[in-house]
Amino acid sequence: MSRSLPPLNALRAFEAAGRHESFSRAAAELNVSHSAISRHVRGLEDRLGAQLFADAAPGVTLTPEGRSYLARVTPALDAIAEATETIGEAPAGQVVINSDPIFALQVVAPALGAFAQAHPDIEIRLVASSALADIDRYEADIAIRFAHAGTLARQNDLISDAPLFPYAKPGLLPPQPAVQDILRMRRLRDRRDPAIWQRWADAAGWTGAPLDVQRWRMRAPLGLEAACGGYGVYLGSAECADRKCTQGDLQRLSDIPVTDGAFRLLLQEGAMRRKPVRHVREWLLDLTARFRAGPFWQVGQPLG
Amino acid sequence: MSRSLPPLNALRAFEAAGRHESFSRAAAELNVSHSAISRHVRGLEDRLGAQLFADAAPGVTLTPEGRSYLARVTPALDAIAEATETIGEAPAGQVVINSDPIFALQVVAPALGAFAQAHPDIEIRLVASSALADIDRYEADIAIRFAHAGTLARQNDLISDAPLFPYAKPGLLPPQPAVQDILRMRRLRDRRDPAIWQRWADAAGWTGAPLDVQRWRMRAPLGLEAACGGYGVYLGSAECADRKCTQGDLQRLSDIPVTDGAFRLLLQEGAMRRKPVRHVREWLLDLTARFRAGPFWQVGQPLG
DNA sequence: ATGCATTGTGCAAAAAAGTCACAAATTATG
DNA sequence: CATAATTTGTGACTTTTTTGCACAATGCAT
Repeated sequence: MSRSLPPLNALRAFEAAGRHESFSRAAAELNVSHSAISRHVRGLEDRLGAQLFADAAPGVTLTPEGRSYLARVTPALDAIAEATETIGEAPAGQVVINSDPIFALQVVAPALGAFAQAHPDIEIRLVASSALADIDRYEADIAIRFAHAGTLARQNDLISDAPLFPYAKPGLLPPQPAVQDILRMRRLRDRRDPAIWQRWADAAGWTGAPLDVQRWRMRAPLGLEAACGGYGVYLGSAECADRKCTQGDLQRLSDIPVTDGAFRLLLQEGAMRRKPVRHVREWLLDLTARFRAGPFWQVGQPLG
Repeated sequence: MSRSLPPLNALRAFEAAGRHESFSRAAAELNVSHSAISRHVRGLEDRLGAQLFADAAPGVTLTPEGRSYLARVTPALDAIAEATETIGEAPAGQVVINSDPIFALQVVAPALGAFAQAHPDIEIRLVASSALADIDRYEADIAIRFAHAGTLARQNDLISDAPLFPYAKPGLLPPQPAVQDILRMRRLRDRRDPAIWQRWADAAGWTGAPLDVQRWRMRAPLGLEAACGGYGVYLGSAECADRKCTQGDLQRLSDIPVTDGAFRLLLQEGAMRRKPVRHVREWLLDLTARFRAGPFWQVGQPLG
């Protein structure tokens, strides 16, 4: 693990300068002289090998690169500031579940009502996060992650094998669409892996030209809703698309799955000692038992 | 604007140390001596007034506070590292919409399909973000923000007045529920403002004890789904709850709204010069015209 | 032209960060 | 049980970085 972090003090100077588009005002904000800002920015530009500011008439302007960089740095520093300001405020709460976002939205959140009824004494905090990292680095008692078993540091429970199928709004494609018809549509996807569509195409026996990789991806929850609105075909886990199929918003387009890991449940070190955590884990395993019982994705969904 | 950022170099040292739970390994990662880490951590602890590490048998352990802080700092530094590594990689794309998350999910994403059909030549990137800040700080051509008009730097279009109503799963409460019955339920909310439920209660004529403020809030998309599952009552904007009502998943509980701002559309400086951006703006304004035409939230939703 | 505001730079001072060596504490090991 | 091996804490000192100041340069406004 080795990140390429820039000089952070310079970054702070840049961020303030970028926000104000003025070295002087940034200097005022940080209680230093403009000269300090100027040097920091120049140093950062050298280090990054990118032009962040350009001379403008009375002062400076952000370059497009600088603007783009600023847009990503500002939220990060905001997050640090907020974490710093609220340090020590107990997370309290009862059981914190940190889940893969689409799974949280489509599987866990809708079921919270039933859980609350059965366990009025246990308060759940559900947080969506797609971080891949070890659960111990996050504030969660229980994590739900999409990953290969081997990549997870800690012992974990299998929630579901997460077969990915292509889905689309009913009527967008003719019944029993050919692979090439599916691939012709705008391709949305559940998972990070940019090659996942290619892998599905391979599994489906596609022999045409390799698909062009999409660098940008709409986040899964948005992609799913967009697919329901007929925006394209959505390659997503059956578990999460299931509800939309039941509601008639989405239709599975193929029987051919591709796999990229599985949903797994991890426990924070020592969390099992707490009774509420054990209950929530049991509940999650019950809730998802049908995913492990067989091909749940076929029920009530005649193809075509 | 003045944030309380900690000494960032010390923060980096702490983050590495926390990740490894070892000063030595952190020192190795950062190519410094363990003594440097030790000093940084101590300095940070003094500055923050919080104990981050505790002595453990062979080395150190994170305190709960430290673990919680680390959990928030690590993702922020990750974000900075990623931004730094990918600096200069053009955002390209066509029209970038940066929208309030719940509005993106419930209003914009479902309509993308129709837009794509009408404008096959325009590619949209929809990004959800709840940042309050000025659009110029973000990489977007069009931003949709929930805010008071006065707080927005730039000229903007009104999308909708965003009246907030309480909603719940049909059947969770009796028809025409009393205010106190509504307030007795678990309160979920759309908006950041922790006092928003109190404001609704005031508007509804509630004279009982002040509601206890909830510090933690489930994110709006999760809260909405949870409410559909009967987890509680959801105070959210009518625009975003509308779909769920139409689908029968949610029911409005009261005619009394509370307002906290409005959805507004902002344009990046100079973006109007680009024809695709103008088209997308027009489309968004058309899409939301019904919100401005009158009390759209009454249609098909008999109370009780 | 003359202010007024903004940024760039040489130089010296100040502050911060880092190293080294050693101490202290604890665990593993013969 | 003593000894070796880890690991962190600290004082003294060095090195590097950061900063402020004064002044230069540039450009806009009046």
